[in-house]
Amino acid sequence: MSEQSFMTQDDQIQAQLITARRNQILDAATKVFAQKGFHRATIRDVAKEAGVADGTIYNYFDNKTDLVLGILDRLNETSQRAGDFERATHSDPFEWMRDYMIQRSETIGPQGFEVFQVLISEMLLDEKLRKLYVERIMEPTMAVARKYYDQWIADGVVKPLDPALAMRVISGTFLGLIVLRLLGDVELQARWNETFEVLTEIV
Amino acid sequence: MSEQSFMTQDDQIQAQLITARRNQILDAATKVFAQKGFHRATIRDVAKEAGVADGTIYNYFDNKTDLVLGILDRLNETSQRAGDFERATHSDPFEWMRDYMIQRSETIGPQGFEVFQVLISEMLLDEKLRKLYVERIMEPTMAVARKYYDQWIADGVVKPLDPALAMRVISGTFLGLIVLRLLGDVELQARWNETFEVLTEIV
Amino acid sequence: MSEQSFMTQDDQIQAQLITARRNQILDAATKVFAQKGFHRATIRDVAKEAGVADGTIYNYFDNKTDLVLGILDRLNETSQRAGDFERATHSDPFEWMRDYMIQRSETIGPQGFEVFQVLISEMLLDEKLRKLYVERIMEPTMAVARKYYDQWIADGVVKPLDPALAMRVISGTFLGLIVLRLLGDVELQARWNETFEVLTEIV
Amino acid sequence: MSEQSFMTQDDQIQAQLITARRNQILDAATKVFAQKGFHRATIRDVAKEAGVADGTIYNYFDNKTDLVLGILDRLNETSQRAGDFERATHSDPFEWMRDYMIQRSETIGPQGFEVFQVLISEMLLDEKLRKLYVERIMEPTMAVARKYYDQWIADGVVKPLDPALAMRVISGTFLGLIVLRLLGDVELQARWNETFEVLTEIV
DNA sequence: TATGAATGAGCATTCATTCAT
DNA sequence: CATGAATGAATGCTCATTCAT
Repeated sequence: MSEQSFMTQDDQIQAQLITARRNQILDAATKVFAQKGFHRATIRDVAKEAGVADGTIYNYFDNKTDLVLGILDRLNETSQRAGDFERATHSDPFEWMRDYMIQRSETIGPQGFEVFQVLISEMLLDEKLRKLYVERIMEPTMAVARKYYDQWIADGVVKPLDPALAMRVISGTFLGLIVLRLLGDVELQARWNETFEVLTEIV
Repeated sequence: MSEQSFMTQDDQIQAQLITARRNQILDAATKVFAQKGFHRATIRDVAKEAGVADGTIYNYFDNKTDLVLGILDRLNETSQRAGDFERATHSDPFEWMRDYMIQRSETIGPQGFEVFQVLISEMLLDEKLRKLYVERIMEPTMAVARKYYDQWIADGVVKPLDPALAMRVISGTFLGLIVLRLLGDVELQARWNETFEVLTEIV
Repeated sequence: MSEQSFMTQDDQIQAQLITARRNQILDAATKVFAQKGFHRATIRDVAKEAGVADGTIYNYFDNKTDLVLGILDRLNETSQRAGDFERATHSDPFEWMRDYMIQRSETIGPQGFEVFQVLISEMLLDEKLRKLYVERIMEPTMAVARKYYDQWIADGVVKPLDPALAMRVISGTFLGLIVLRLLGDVELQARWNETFEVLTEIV
Repeated sequence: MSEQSFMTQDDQIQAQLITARRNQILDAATKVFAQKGFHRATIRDVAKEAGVADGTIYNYFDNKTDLVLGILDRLNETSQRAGDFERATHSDPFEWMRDYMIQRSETIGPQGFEVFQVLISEMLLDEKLRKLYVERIMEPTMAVARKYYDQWIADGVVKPLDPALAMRVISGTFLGLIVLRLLGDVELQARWNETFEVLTEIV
């Protein structure tokens, strides 16, 4: 029995329609925001791309900023569902890191970079969004990663460095490469997966 | 006799006044853009912060975008003058990297993070600015770094990995930590210099 | 069945609403421009006069200049529809001219002088508008007039002067009187129709 | 003994310098206004054309509008000095008219059309300027013309039409041709003097 | 007097948001 | 719910004018 069994069938269809429409709009928003940037993109741009009227967007989102929150939430769900960490189960932290990054890149997909372009640039400017990101994405991610890290220390495969900073160095490296790529580095765009090989070699 | 001896004394004073005023405005712009973001900040905000009238800004800059270019150029000059690389001359690449990063952080100074906040977020959205950055800052920096790198390979202290990617991994790491910090990570804000120790330990 | 039968009824109503709103705005623009001049009049003035919001104007016209083009186009349509020439069919060119001018004045109506005030002053300054006027109004008008003129020459009722220049002298006279009147000559404002009697007497 | 004999020689030189500078500025203003139109032309444009600083203009004219008044006044002086009427002394009104117009055109000179372009377009929009024109130029001109006209009536060479309207028809014709030419009619620009021949033929 | 940097009021235009249909 | 016309606050930029030097 489904968890939504307290809903009538109509309600369920309704809910699905709403979700579908929300996704349709968020897809459009992601695309448009990535192309033009959050501020340069207008609600009309998003509406046109989504094939709906301007006003319709306001039936699903309170305001323009809410669209970015929606994008962030979808990324969040994706991350959770993917369970990237679980699939990367090597005992060697270096190999684990390489695999994790490649997997993560694949999860993100080509659309993913667009998502990051929107989110990072907007987060750099919006405190509220920044906090939301730290709270919903960064901290949960760090928490899971921490478990692995502690295990490796216990196993003696990594030096017992300050875990908090070590985690940041690792994820910072990943983030840095993404940003460098988003900033237009052609080398990285062309040889993205190779990069992680080099990274693992270095450490 | 000064190099500018072909200028009258008046010209020199004029030029200094103009430079001073430009800097005064760019300081204000950096601060305001970092706080509110480029688009949310108004010319009026910048003018108020600089203590001048709106119109005055347009005596020194063609338009709002020009302010970001001005900020980029100042960063460029600072980088050039600093000659950070020359001061970090250890033969061991890991120590060199740690020293370089700490020095760079100091050169940037507390203002520096603001500068990056403005530039990165705007560059993620503006192709022209992105190209300018790659051309004026990133490529020259990479070129200098490359010399050291080649030396280390020749000395056999680093593995002969693909230099292009290796450079990117290294500078990406640095960039990533900056972005992570800008995104509001309190751990990094509090223990910034320590972070590089951990980084050197890891690699 | 109407010519617009390929339109749905809704479309037709839509089109009418749009036309009505455009006219409402153009009426206001004509009035305000004539009173204050194109440059001194603000969009807000026009909007207020039209009883709409500033932004509404931009739903119907691309920019301020477009309002003048709209005024020009309406004059054009009016002229075409009026078919002033056809109604003035005397064989005597002098009587024809007098009748034509009086009819034309009536077609223009009291609003008409305002229209000319706007158009002439703006045309004197704007090359694009000038060309548009020559092309859309002056040349078609001259072409029709030419037919009558050639007939009179054939009939021997006028001397075979250079037709191009003759037409210009005639329409120039009309234009000159309008301008003189617009320039504030009270005599002409008071005795407008009489003037044409005198004109016919003179020639 | 000069009327200014109560002035010291220095004062006279001063006065001449002032007049010279005023003319220098008015020349520039005429040129710039004719090219760009009064509103589109900036004080800086005029200053640059005149080879002086922006502020200097305000030592000689109270404000931008005053420049147009200055242009009008210079036209006025020119007209007065020229004494066009006196030089055209034919007893036949039609020949007189033709000669007057050609002379007037020559007095105005090529610069003259620029002057009219500025003045007419601005007068159509500015009540104050319009009144000034009527008062300082139109009425005096009409008054002189009236004397000739009355004479011709007395001599029986013209029909005893209403003199006020007749004068207006005549000067209106002249004005209309000027405006038509200013509006960009290439025919008139190319065959300006011929036009008056045709005009005399017609009447 | 001449200068030209500084001023700030003013305006065209944009666009998120609302709401009647 | 969907629509899209209407709204009007907000803002980049211009330029006439002032005034200290």
